[in-house]
Amino acid sequence: MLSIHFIRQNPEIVKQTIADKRVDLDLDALLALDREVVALKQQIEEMAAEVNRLSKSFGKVSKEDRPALIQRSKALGAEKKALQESLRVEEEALQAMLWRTPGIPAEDVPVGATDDDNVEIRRVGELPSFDFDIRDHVDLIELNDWGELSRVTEVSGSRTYALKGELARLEVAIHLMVLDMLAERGFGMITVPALAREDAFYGTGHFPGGREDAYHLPNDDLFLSGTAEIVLTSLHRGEILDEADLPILYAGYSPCFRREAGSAGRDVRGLMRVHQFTKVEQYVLCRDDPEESARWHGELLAGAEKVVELLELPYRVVECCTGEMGLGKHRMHDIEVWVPSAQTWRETHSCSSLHDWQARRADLRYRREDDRKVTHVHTLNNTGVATPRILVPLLENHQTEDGRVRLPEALVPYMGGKTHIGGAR
RNA sequence: GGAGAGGUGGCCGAGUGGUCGAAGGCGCCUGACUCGAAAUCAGGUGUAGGGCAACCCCCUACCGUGGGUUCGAAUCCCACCCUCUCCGCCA
Repeated sequence: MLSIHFIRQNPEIVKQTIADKRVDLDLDALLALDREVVALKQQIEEMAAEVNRLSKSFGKVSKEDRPALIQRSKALGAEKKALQESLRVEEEALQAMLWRTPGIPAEDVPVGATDDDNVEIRRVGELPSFDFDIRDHVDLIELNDWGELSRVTEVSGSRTYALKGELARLEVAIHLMVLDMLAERGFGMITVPALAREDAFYGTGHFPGGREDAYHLPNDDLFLSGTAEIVLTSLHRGEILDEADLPILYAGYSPCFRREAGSAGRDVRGLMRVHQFTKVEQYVLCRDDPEESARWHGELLAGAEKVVELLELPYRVVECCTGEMGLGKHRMHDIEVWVPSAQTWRETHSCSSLHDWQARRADLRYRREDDRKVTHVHTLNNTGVATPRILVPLLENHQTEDGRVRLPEALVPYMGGKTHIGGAR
């Protein structure tokens, strides 16, 4: 969310962003409402000041004069109360609009509407060439008895999965490999709950817009988060951190839940798009310094690229255009990995800079060392690795003619020295 | 789930209806002393919104959150959230 000061001072920039990001928000209505709220507040505050003055003089006036004083104060109080009710309504409406104010993208972010307007930054790795008919990941799983892909949906519904044997073990091995690599880069592992209250989802910006994509547990009024980012963002909510505490680097580890409400019929086969998955998340809180947060953005992107390189997967880095990047984001890069069965690139990592847009929502602040002023931090996040999705390109790119899968070198130690999996039956 | 205790500023902690944005201590900042430091002494030190050219000043709000009572609430009442102790249940 943007600060109201920024919006007042830069309405044209905000309007441009609303257009570029295809946000449904009437800025003129917002500004008009803001003016009303300010005027109403001033009126109420004047009344409050008068009531305070009267109350303070209460002890000083004679007994005879008190009834008049009380009467006046009561009358003012009643009037104030009526105004406060209208203020409450208007402030609520204003807040609802402020929740939908977009973060300002970096100047060089491509303007566009769909992923066709995303810009490919670079490609890394060779596309595999096979001299045999390849299998897709579902066929490989069935061939090697690595999961229950159809049976379990009878139990748990569509977009669920069960992994077995070497593949189940491989999932854990990948997590460990990535956590070790991130630890080396300074990211401390933290496990976080998938459960969170509504306000945590507002804090990241997932609500109100993404409400339909979160599972709700009405008995306890909790939601299941689709990313560790939800809880990590609210972890330091309301605190005033010391500048010396920053940056804070987390490798969040959590189960993630997504209703996939908007993706009916897409990717229903296999492990590409499921309701529950497990994710290692890179997360950064840093100083309110565009250069520093840009540097961290680079670090997070490099961390994710390192992961796909360790997995020996061909990938490309894409800079997301304004229409694709999400309400709060300042810059966003996706990593897309080659999926041979589909002959296309599929997103496995998403790297986002939010500047202070989330910090403002979640009330994440720190005290600057030089002038002792309190200001908002910057937040950034990127996938470390998400399973089972990453297994799709991993199995398919490294498959052999006999239906086994070669393991990337970096994974071998995590798999007890095995260089291949599969072929047992 | 049952019973009890409690939530106050960066931290600790006092405060049971007005003189309280809040004593005192710690921490931090500035100055004095010192070659320098420590110790000592003096002063300062919350956040947010509004007025204003202004980080001077003035007004308003905030003592877990939201309501209520009252001329007036950190203080009284209600609901909720969280923490701690004991019991129960439990991987």
